Amino acid sequence: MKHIADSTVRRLSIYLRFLEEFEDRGLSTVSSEALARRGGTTSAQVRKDLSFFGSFGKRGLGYSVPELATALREILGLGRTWRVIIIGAGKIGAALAQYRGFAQRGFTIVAVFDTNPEKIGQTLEGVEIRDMSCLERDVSELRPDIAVLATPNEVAQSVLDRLACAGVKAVLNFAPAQLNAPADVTVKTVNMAMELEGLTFALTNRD
Amino acid sequence: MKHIADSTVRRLSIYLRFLEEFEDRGLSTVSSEALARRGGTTSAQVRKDLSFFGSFGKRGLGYSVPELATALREILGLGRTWRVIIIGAGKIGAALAQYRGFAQRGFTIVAVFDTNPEKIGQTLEGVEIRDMSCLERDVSELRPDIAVLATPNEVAQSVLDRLACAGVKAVLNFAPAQLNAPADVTVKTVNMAMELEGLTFALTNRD
DNA sequence: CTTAGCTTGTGAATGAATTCACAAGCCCTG
DNA sequence: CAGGGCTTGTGAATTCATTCACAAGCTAAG
Repeated sequence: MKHIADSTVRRLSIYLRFLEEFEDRGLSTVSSEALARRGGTTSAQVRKDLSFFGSFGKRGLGYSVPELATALREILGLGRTWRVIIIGAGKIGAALAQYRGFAQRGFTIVAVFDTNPEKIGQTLEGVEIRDMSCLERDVSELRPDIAVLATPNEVAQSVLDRLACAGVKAVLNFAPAQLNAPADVTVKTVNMAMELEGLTFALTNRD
Repeated sequence: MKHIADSTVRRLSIYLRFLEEFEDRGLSTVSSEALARRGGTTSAQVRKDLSFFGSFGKRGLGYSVPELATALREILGLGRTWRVIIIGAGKIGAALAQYRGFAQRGFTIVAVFDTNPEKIGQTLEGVEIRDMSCLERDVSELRPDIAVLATPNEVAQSVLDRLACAGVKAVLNFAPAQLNAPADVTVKTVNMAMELEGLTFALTNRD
């Protein structure tokens, strides 16, 4: 398949959210123009994004809301459940474990790992906290699809290396560190400090 | 000033982090090549990014680590403290209130708001939780620079409208909603669901 | 002082993403 | 069934971002 830009995938994700909103409101069809207005983009952008994956609309009419939603779920890989492990049972790890958006989208948390002996053996949202030193063994047993990295940033890179080595192919990183991973491992970093600095830059460099 | 791309600002933020790392290691100068290697980009990219703001290096030698760090802090608006309010004292709001990265970068949390009567009046990390219904009055009194939105997504848009109306010019949004704001209000959205879907897309559409 | 060895800063070239613009196609009305 | 009113899907044009490539300039050594 032709390479798809990151920005396109992010927008597809947004469109899906809007479609679900429209579905709840009982709308059965929607035009690229309506989708675009809701998301602050342009109708041409919407149509171009979709065109990479096929042809989903009817000329003169627009898109069927449920059909397009189904197609987007398929494209985004949301038609199945995904097994997730969380590394780090600290503040962020705990907040993530409770995050309801996970289950809603078909993500199942199958394990949480930590190094703190006081936490190991306890449960977080019904999931047992495991010993970090057994990471490799447990990963090969649990076969998670996605690992969420919520460790202190000093150890983030070494944990990522261990995960990559154990066969994990997708990592969502919350440590404020720039990580290097092999080409076959996809890493997405959520870095609040960076977003905040984007804001202070905008506030500082206003015309 | 010429318009600066978002991606450029994000990279400046990353460079600053590396410079601080180099400073800790006692390095006094650094080349664009070294900065690039650390961050997985190219030396030309580093130099181009910096060139938008001036000329910070010495040919043949590279950049002075502390001087470039200072220049970047200035550019990113980190040379002062910023007043932050957090809207929503739920899981995310509480996790953010405790986030140490805030204070480190000069962000001071001046208030937390919530609608829950049981939470109002209590404190979170030494900051009083205030009644959401007094938002406008308290904002005009406290004059925050940045608002962090950590509300349920159903109310995110209406809270944003109230904030914009009360004069807040920068918002960091954690609600998984696409928000519309006036042009003079900068909104950055941190949306975990979107990042996760970027991962499932990558896992699904691997060649 | 001169040469060798680096590294910056920046126009020019390339590549990527977005927007334009319009033919093709669907629905509804009469 | 023909015409008007919409809306899609998509090449072409444009805008934006990254990479190339090299003159200019600094340092150190002889």
